[in-house]
Formats: sequence, structure tokens, C-alpha cells
Amino acid sequence: MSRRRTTLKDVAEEVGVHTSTVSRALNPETRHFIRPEVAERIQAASERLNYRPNAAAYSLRTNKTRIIGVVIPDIANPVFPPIIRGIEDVLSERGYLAILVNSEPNNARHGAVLDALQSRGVDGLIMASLELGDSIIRGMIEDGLPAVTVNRRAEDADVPSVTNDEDQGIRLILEHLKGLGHSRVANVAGPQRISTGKARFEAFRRHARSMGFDTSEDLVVFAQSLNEAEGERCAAGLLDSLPRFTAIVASNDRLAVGAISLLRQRGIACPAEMSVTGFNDMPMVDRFEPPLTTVRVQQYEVGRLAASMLMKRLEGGELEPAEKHIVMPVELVVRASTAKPAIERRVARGR
Amino acid sequence: MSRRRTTLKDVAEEVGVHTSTVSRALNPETRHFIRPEVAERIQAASERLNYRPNAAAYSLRTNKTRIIGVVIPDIANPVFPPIIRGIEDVLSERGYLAILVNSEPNNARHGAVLDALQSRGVDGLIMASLELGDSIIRGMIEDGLPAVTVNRRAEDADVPSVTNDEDQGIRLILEHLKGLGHSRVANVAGPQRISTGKARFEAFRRHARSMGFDTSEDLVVFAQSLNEAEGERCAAGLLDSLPRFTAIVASNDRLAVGAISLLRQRGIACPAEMSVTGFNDMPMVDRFEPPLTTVRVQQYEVGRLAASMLMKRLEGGELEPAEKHIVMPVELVVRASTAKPAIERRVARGR
DNA sequence: GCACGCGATGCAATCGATTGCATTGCGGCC
DNA sequence: GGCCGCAATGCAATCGATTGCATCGCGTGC
Repeated sequence: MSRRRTTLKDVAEEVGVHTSTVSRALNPETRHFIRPEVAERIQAASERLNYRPNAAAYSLRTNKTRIIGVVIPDIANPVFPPIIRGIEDVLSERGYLAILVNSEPNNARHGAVLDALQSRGVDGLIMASLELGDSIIRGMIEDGLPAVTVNRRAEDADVPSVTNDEDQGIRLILEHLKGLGHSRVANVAGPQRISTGKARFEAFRRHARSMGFDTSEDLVVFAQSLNEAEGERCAAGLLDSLPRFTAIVASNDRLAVGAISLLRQRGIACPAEMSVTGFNDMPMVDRFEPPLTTVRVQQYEVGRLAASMLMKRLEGGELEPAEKHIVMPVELVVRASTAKPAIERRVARGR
Repeated sequence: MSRRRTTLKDVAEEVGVHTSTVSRALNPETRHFIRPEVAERIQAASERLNYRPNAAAYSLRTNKTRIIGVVIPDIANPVFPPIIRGIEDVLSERGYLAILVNSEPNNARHGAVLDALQSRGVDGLIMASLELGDSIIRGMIEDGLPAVTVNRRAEDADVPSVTNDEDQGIRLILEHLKGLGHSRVANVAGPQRISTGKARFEAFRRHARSMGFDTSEDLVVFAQSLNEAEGERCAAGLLDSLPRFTAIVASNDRLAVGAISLLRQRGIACPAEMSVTGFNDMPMVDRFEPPLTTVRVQQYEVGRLAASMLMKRLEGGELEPAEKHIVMPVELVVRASTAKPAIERRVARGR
């Protein structure tokens, strides 16, 4: 048990050559320097002794770790697992490993966590946890650490990103609602410090106007965070402030789910009396009651792409401007949380 | 941009001392060797120069990485995120980082992935991905790598574990069904190569017998894997083989969700005509239609505990026998997927 | 038969931090 | 006032792999 790991030196002695020869024989890039017959003996010995290169020594010498830092706000948020899976699949195909950290940008731990990653010498960073104006990230990127953002964008256009077509998604939602006959639609917008929150809110405002929806300001509430409780709070706010409306467009599925909960608490039927839409098409929302009408984003693919872009950068290629910011197409998924508006039923409700 | 990182040597030159002095001054354990005044100057210089220790050099010298490998079958399975979060929270409190890999034990990549972790010199392993008789893991543990399993157990009792009280969970489910008046209950059991599948199946058999349920063998089907599609397939198998029964006890929530889907496809109302129960209480199952009656396990806490146990082992302490295998209490959560059995309604159905 | 060249391999420096041991300097004690 | 001892710091080896350069030996060409 626990005996010393075998090193290059052990293999070298076994075969009767120098460590440098072993090193070259085991590296596909340099193997051609070594006589095939010797290389094979080395290969055999290395397997016999169960040799595993020491990654620390390799990193120290080459300044590469083959480790990528993946920073997300919270893995327990169902949006992220498919993305992570996509990232990890690509990385492991290329012999890279992912260090996963949960960290919210405003959190005290955020800096420490990123320090730890930097100290570990990660070769690159994939960031889902990011707010507009995050200076810590800026610093790391200025230090030359390759990074890609996923889902969200940095202000700094130099940081490559993979995002979804938020504008198109919101447009599809609004068209769908309009087609059903809605004309007064409320918006539970996401936090404006997050790029998706901002993009979706702006898309809502623009498209609502151009499609002729009522655009009173009191039809919008801003969520402070992206979870169910906040969805409930925001929906309550809208109902209490009493503008009449027949549908709620939420900035993401979790807010939508929260809104639906609140409607139920208040005895308002969804979709009969109030339509609700989400964004993301999280796993399982098709099984909710009611099944959620939402915008499907390709979460797994987004993860894969982000990882691929980072790999490409690490393996030498600069990214061409055209591939620096990828916007993935989205798709409207109509389920049962939207329906024709009830004819002015909401008007009757008093405070 | 991208200029060389500052090293101990840089700090040493700045202050006019030797690198070893800097090293000692910066390490809380050895700081007392250094005159406070010097230590402070070193501290200041190190901050001024933004010094970050090189983890590769540290690892090479000390043979420690402060990295833990976390191996799970699939992060996209909703059971795992809370566990991962629990693990990561504990690790980051202690200055450790988690490398996350997705790997099914039967998969070709399994060995390669574990090799990669070993090569990276992880200090320990937390395994959720594990089948009874997995020889690769055995090998690593015999090599002296500290490991803890979560959710599942290894056959080898030497590997510490944190699991849930499967037996109790199944018992609570059966008592609940019995209380409702059911007497013929089918079981969609999990794969028997997985410890939870086995434990829950055995619990089902034992408690079903002792409570006086019908225990015909055709009331049991074994799932090959743990997902919704397999749940559908198994439920179909049960219905088609036509034993009469009024409830389905599934080995986990995903199988249960699949079973419910199938019932809906066949026009069988749940819970009116057929009760269904799950296990795990995954996030969001309370919002499903119907909200799922299931067994709540403390996923986040399970993750925290596993990480804590590993930390304890790494920081010297051997685990006492009593704390080597922790079994977490579970809790029955009754929702709307279970109800009193319909009086022999199923009898009428022909092939 | 000798020199040249090149293919194959060895040598040794290097990456950056840790740590056992050596050295220095100073205060206290008799 | 000299010596002992301890506190504070420096020295140098070390971890294991990579890699530029040196070296060796052999074949080839003349």
C-alpha cells in the first residue's frame, strides 16, 4: 500500500536509459527521436511499472496544467448542469480537467476563489458567474489568462462569449402572446447587472413597443435575483400595484415558476386567467403544472462551444472576430402556461 | 499584459532577504520563526507585488495538491447538483478545490478519467459513480488514495461512505401505502449493480413481506438505468404483464416520473387509479403534475458530510469505526401522487 | 582509411517552493 | 570579559519532468 509512485527515473533504470530518453519516448511529439525498438521497451516498462507522469512536475516545467477553471454562480440552479456537462465532455476529450467553483460575483468569497484558481495556474477560465463591471475578472484577463464567458457576456468585447439569442427569444414570446390576443403584458425582468437580464429586458421593451403592446412602466418589475422566491415576490408586486394585464413574461424559468406559485396562492388560474412564460427551458419544466411555455436554449451545446473556443485559443489559434461572440439560436416551446386572455376578468379585481 | 508571475524570489529581492525567509514569513505555521518586523515587511511586499504561490512547485515539493477529485455519473441528473454544492462549500472553506468529472463506471472513459485524476495527484476522491465490484476504484484505494463514497457504498467496508437510510425510506413508503389501503404494490427496482438499487429492492421485499403485501415476483421489474425513459419502459412492462396492483413504488424519482408519464399515455389517472412513489425528493418534484410523494434525502448535507470526512482523513485523523459509515435519516414527503386505491378498477382492464 | 555528418542518446540546467541544517549575532550569566 | 545558547536567517538539496546542447558512434563518401 501507498508505496512511492513510479517516476521517470524508475522507468529509465528499468530499461537502462536516461530519463530524458524515457521522457521523449513517451511523448508522441518527440517519440521519433528515439529508435523504435528502444521506444517500445520503454513503453512496455512504463506500463509494467504503471507509470503515471507527475502533473506537478510537468506544470512546474511547462507552465501548463491542463486544468480549466469553471466558475458558475450555483450548480444547484438547474440551468447550469447541462452546460457544465457540455464543457466537461469537450475538456475530457482533449485531456483537460475542469475545476468547478460556485461563486456569486457579489459574494465575499468571489475574490478568494478566483485567487485560488489563479494560484493553481489554471490554463483558462470559463465563466458563467459574471456581472457587468466585475473588476476581478478584468484583472485576470488583463494578466493574460484566456477566458470565455458562457450565457452571459462581459462588457469588454475582448472576452469571447457564447450566449443565446435573447432578443429573438423575447420576440418569439411576445409574438406568441400577441397571437393569442394579449395586449397588456407584464414583465418580471432579471437583475440589470447581469447581461442576460439586461438583454431580455431591453428586448422586451423594444418589441413590446413595436408590436403595439401597452408599455406603461408599471408593467415592469425588476427581480433582485433569479429564483422562485423572487418570482413570487415580483408577481405579488405586479398584482398589488394593480395595472391590468393578462400575461407575465418572466426573465427566466425560475422566476416564471415562482410567479405561477403566487398565482395559485391567490387563486388566479394559470393559464385561464393569467398566462406566464419563462426562458431557458430548464430540464423538467415540461412536467410542471402547468407545463411551462418558454424559450428553449441549447444549454449543452452552449457548454460544448464555450469549451471548444477555449481549447482553440489554448492550442495556439487566435479566434477570428467572427467566432469571438457566438449567439446561439433559440426556439419557442409552447406548452400549457399560456392561453387566450380571459376577457377583462382581471379588471374586476379590487385591491 | 501577461508578464511573468511574481515568485518568492522576487519578493525576497524586494525585501532583501532570502527566499526561505519569505516562505516562512508567509506560512502561518512557520511565521513565528521570523522577526515580526521583517515578517510584516515581507507581507507588505508580497501584497504589493501581488504574489501568488505557484501551486505546481508547492505540490512537487510537498506532494499535496489541495485538490479533490469528485466523480459522479452525470451532473445533469438532478440528484447530484445539491451534493456537489455541499462538497464544494466544505472544500472551499478549507482551501481545497474540486475537480469534477462525469463518468459512468461501465463507460470506456472511466479508467482514463480516473488515471487523469491520479496523474494530477488529487489528494483524495469523492465518488458517487460507483458500482459494486468496480476494480478500478479498488486499485486506487489500495494505492493509498483517501476516498469517500457518497450516496452509494463500495463492497469494501474500508471505504468510508455517507448514504441514506434506504431501508427506512422504503418502509415509510410502504407504511404510507398500507395506511391508504393498498395491498398489491408493484416495485420498479433500480439496477442491482448499484448499492442503492440493491438496498431499496431488498428493503422493499423484506418490508412488503412483513407488512403482509402481496409479494408475487411478477410485481417487480428491474430498471437497467435510472432515468425517465427507463421508468416508462418498466411501468409498461408491469402493466402489460397484467398482475393487478394499485401502486408503484419506484426506486427513485426519475423512474417514478417516467412511470407517471406512461400512465398518462395509457389514460390511467394518477393517483386516482394508480399511486406512484419516488425516492430522493429531487428539486422541483413538488411542482410536478401530480406533485410527487417521495422520500426526502438530505442531499446537500450528504455532500457536506462526505467532504468533511475526507478533510478529516487528510488532516491526519483516522476515522473512528463509528463515523466511517454514516447513514443519514430520511423523511417521507406525502404529496399528491398517492391516494386511496380505486376499488378494483384495474381488475376490469383486459389485455 | 579518415573525416564528416547525422541519428540517437546522455547531460545538466531549470521551473518555484519547502525544509533540515549551518551560520550569524546578540544577550545573559558567572 | 568571555563563553554558551538561542533566536533569526541563510544555504542548498530536493521534488519530477522537460529540453537545449553536448557527445558518441556508426555509416558513408572520397
